[in-house]
Amino acid sequence: MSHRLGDVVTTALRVLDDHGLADLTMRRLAAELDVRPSALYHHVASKQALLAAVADEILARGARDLPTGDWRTRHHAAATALRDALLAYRDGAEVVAAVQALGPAERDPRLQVHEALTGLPDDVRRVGATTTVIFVLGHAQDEQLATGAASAGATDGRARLDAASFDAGLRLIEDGLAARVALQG
Amino acid sequence: MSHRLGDVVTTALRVLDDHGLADLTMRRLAAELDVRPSALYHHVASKQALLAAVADEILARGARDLPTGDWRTRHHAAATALRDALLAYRDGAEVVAAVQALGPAERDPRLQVHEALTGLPDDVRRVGATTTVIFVLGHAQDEQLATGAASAGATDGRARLDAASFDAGLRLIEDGLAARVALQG
DNA sequence: ACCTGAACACCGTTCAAGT
DNA sequence: ACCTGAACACCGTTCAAGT
Repeated sequence: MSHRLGDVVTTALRVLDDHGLADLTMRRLAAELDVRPSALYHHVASKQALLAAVADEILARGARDLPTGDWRTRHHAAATALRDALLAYRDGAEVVAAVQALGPAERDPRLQVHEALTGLPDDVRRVGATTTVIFVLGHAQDEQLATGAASAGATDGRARLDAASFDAGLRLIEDGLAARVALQG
Repeated sequence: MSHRLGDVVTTALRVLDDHGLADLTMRRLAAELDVRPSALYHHVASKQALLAAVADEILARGARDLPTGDWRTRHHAAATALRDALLAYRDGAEVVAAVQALGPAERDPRLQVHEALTGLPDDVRRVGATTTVIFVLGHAQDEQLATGAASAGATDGRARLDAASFDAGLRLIEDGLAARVALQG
């Protein structure tokens, strides 16, 4: 049975969600598709390119329209949608962060946050978008790696990161943005 | 010639700084120490434990005393010191972030930021420390991976992260903290 | 205490050859 | 167009045995 790129990415996403990033190897993926590892290179140029496609798929499936309202409402919605998208798949935040840091990044999460901040001065929008995306990716990564480590047995005494601490950090950034607006605008 | 744990960590840090995290393998490190790979396991329980020791060493070498002054001055100094420590070694941010996310984390960077925020209400201190450390680690990682990718040839059009964007993000967080203080205290 | 030798169970990737 | 077979150059880790 012959496959398309879509099958490869879909199967990769399933392996990721079921077994984690460490187990998402080209050989494992090939076995899952009932194919020899070398066959994968007919669909994808490298493992890095595969991960980029997987990250893109995670973001695409989690994409939400921005609500109407003031910038604060829209910013909160954009950031929360991004977090939800990352948490929807095991190790999703790590995959997206890794791809984002390197590659051409087909789908840039910063764009939607930047979009949410329309109305604010341009430089404030830029810092806001950058800072928010770094926060969302970092927080989601910590959440996912902590649950991974917890299921592996290590209950260390560090403060648990959860939806509440995410919201608190987000509000902190929004307060900072509001202060900038008050100063400049 | 026989080695101690200190030699192993020091050599690992040198390999990291000279060749990057991808080239810091147990076999490479063993070769550098003129020893067979299996010998490393006499000094270190696993590669993960080695990386934890390396991360610790990076943070220890970059440790700075906090200045006196108001919380804003101290917060800025703590965050900047952490950034400098991470940027002092190639892939330093990635190593520290990886270790921080998993292991017991001997040296927790959050503590010094938390310390810098003395005087603020406890819950504000907690959110501030968490958000700041996520930001510093994420920003430094993006900076280092971007320079790595740039030296590898890819000049993509994304906004460059540098000391200025770091400062801007930091001030945003500090403005948010100030707003909280004004509200609560 | 510190190390070697040898192995185990893996990786990503390439490439000629098949259909 | 899509895949196999076979190889290349690697990984981290274990463990009996040596000094």
